[in-house]
Amino acid sequence: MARHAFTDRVIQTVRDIPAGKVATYGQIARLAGSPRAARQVARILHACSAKEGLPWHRVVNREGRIALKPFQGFEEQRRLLEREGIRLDSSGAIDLRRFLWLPRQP
DNA sequence: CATATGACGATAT
DNA sequence: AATATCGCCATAT
Repeated sequence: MARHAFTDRVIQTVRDIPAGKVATYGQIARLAGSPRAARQVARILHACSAKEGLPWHRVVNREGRIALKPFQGFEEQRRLLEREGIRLDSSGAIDLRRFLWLPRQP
C-alpha cells in the first residue's frame, strides 16, 4: 500500500544504498528532500525496515556509529555490515571516509 | 487541532 | 571528552 511522499522517498533512498556502503540518517533525509528530518528517517526505519525488506543496516549515525542499543539490534546490524566487508574499529565506529555512500559521484 | 514519538544532529556545559 | 539539552519534523493518535 502506498505511503506519503517523504516516507516513500526515504524507503527508496535506503534501497539505493549499495552493499558495502553506509549512509547517515541526515544524509537520507537530505536525499529524500527534507534536510532536517533525520529523526523521521529513524522513525520510518523503526516502523518499516522489516516490512519493506530494506537494507536498514546500512544506515548509521553521523559519527559512523550504530545507533541501536546492545541487545536491541546492535549485534545484528554489526553482523550484517561485517558480512559486506564493513568493519567497526576498536571504538565501534565505521570509517566513513572509506564506507560512506557518495551518491551520483563520477 | 494538540501531543507524543523516534535507530538524529548540533550546540552548550 | 563526555553528557545534557535543545531544535528539528513527518507521522500516529
